[in-house]
Amino acid sequence: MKVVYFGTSDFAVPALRALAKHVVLVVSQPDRPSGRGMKLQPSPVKKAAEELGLPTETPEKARDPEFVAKIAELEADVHVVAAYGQILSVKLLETAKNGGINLHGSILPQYRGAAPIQRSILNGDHETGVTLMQMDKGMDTGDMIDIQTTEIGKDETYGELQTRLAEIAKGQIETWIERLATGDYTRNPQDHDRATYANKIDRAETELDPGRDAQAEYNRFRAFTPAPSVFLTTETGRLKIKEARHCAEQGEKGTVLALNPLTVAFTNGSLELHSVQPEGKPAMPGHAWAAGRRLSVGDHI
RNA sequence: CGCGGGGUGGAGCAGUCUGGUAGCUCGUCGGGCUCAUAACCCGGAGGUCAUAGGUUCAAAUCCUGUCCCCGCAC
Repeated sequence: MKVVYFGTSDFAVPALRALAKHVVLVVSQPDRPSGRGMKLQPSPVKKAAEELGLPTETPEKARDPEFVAKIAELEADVHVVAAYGQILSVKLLETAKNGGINLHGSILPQYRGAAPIQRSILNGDHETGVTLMQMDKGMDTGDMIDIQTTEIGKDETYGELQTRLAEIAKGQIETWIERLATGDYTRNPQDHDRATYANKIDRAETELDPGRDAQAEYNRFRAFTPAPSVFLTTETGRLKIKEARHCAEQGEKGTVLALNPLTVAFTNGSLELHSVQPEGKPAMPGHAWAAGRRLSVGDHI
């Protein structure tokens, strides 16, 4: 069996490892300059592929005819796609005998698009899943093959949930890969009227606002932790929140309700800040930050 | 060479501009108070001020090099 694997983010790594022995080529997004110093960084999937000793390709545009031709020469049985980051053209999908199969981190047709895992947490959902689907020309619009659902823990963060979903996706692809290669499965069309979309994350969405509802802001914290992470604007600059818990205690918004654990009042509740990181500093316990700032109960942060 | 902040007892900070024998909050240890406590009171231990060199009568503080940590942007 020959599989071409398309993927970029961490979500796609476990499934790649599971399929490694069938994979003839790994396609990922090009290395991007990132991090301090703007050094070129490979994607998690490309890194994993190199560790596995698999050949990689990182085309700027996967629809480029030259690239499509190159893929066609591989005569793959199926293309497996997970969190790749580019829409694959129909021509490219057709280069595998059985087309493209996508692992998507939501219960389709809900949360089609770029950031399904984050959006489901941000919206306070209690359930999500992984959908295995046959790709077509649209974005996450293809026929569904299998859905595995899972509950979202009330304190679960994006990072934790993504890790779990990635494992689910891995199990799913292991179960189905033989049939996917031969076409031995049934397709269930999506109910397009019920489709919703999970847009990319905007920087502005990562700021916590004490004026908003505590539970909603806790969801925001969970949705964007550990990356890109959320922050609170304080009198001494931005404060990145690395660990927090929702708490029922109420008080005047934006003020300190307790020093240990450092508790800050939001609307209809509060957040305990267990680990925070000021600009230019390493992460530290919330109470230590409060000590350095000489904060007292009742102070505005 | 993308922009920028920082390295001071175990933790978080002040002190650096205007050199002159190290300070604050917390923790820790001992004692006290209390029915009791993460509360309160008293006392103690603990620091080559990242590192190498320079200037000086004198450097955490001024100058130069090196190492390490981090925020933003992407």
